Amino acid sequence: MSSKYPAGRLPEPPSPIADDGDETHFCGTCAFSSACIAAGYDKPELAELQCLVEHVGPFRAGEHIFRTGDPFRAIFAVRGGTVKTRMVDKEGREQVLGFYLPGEVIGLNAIYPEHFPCDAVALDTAFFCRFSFPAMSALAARVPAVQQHLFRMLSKELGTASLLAGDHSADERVAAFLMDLASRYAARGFSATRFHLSMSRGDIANYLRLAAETVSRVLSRFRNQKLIQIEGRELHLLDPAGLRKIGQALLPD
Amino acid sequence: MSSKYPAGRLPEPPSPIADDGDETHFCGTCAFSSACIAAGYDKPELAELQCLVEHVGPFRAGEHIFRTGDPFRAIFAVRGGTVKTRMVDKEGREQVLGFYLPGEVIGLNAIYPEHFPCDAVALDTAFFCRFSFPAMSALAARVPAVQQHLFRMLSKELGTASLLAGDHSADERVAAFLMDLASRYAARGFSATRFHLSMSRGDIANYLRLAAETVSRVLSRFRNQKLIQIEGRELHLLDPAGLRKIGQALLPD
DNA sequence: CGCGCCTTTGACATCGGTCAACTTTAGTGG
DNA sequence: CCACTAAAGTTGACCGATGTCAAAGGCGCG
Repeated sequence: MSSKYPAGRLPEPPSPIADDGDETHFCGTCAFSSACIAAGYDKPELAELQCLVEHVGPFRAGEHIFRTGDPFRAIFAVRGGTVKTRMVDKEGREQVLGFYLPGEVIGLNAIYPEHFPCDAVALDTAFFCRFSFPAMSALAARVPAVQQHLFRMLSKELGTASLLAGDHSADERVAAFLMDLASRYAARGFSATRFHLSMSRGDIANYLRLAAETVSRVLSRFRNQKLIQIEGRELHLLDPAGLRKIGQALLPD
Repeated sequence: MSSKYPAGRLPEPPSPIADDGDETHFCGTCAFSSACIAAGYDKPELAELQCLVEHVGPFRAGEHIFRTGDPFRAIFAVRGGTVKTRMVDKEGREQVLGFYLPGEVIGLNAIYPEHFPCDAVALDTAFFCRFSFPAMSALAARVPAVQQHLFRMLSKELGTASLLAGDHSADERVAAFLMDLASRYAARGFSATRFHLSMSRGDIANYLRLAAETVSRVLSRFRNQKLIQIEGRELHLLDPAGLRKIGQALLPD
């Protein structure tokens, strides 16, 4: 499946979920696949996972998967495409909280408040597995691997503030952002050196707490330094080691 | 119990856990009390909660509750005192991740990596309930209220990035920080307008991504504007509404 | 084809960081 | 109880990275 999306760009929308394999196999990039494997594909519990999951989409760029204030009933695993989550304060200023790639999960921050605390907006054509949360927690109580998986996903997301931490220069932030995207694409089997930026410079800037102009300038500088090749939103990391060094203070290891 | 700590300041250390009540009651400020109540104090499950909890402390100011890299075995609920969590990057720069007051829980971000990703350091004399996490998740599988409580705690912590979000002025950040502390103290039954700042200006600044001098200047300005009264680390909020207005972009509601 | 949004680049302004000096507080030992 | 020291906090002067404003070009979409 991943080979169909060589640069994170989706093919044309028609009949997009068709090749999802037989009913007892979820998409290979699904964030829950490890839980499924742990439970064993032939166990009766799997039938229940089948019941509580629902394929939704396509959502086109700009469409909402959920909105601030919507009652929380389910979490969503990205099957294809890209999503940004954002909050909009009462003065109307947008604050981008994160970007989510295939295999990643959105909506976990809505469990406690029981309403979504943010919007989720598709950045390109996107598809999801929708998991009913009440059904999911009921299953978790009977299948330890599912419970553990939920705990781990929640805990993992707690460690995601790193890119925003500290008073770091624009260069550090942008370099770390690119390397973070690269490693997340790599973790799902996509290329770690060539991919498409589904989000605008403005979204990147907002997420990194910079001005759009600053992001643009940094990217231009990186290009001049032969660290990257970039044309519009098509990105090629020419010197990942160099970028990693620049962003090291913000990156794991 | 909370009435013993009128301004978040602890009494002298000797025999500090003595008045913890009988064995079937945890401290009233404990983050788990709602789970205990949900399960019912007389249920047999409570005996198991008793088994997996362990009172630890006192830790003196500067002592570590856990360190980066320690294997994850338990989470800690603050029973008294204050804690900061922090990461130290390889250049030795400290990054304060958060402050934790009585009733709040630390260590949740270690579930996924299975090792603590940060240090936890006592800011004053501090006590904890230590919950074995393996025992806790086993119990969660059998007691839905405990599972739900864990999910909610994890999810709640996901929403805690707000104070650091966005490109906001130093005034906004400091005002929001003070109001956030006030509401957290209030939620635990302490005064919302008078409390002790257990952390240094440097820690506050680091947490808010400012320089210590900036925090000092902002606090001085707030004092001149009669928004607060502050003497050393003793704080009195004279105009909470005014502070809330300044920090509104970063505060809930 | 034309409109709007995104992106790039330049000129300038500013908030907050850095450096430095000084004061205050807390801790230690005589 | 006081003297001494180190750390924390305050305040001022200066400077630089980044935001803001502006203009122009490019790209996609209707």
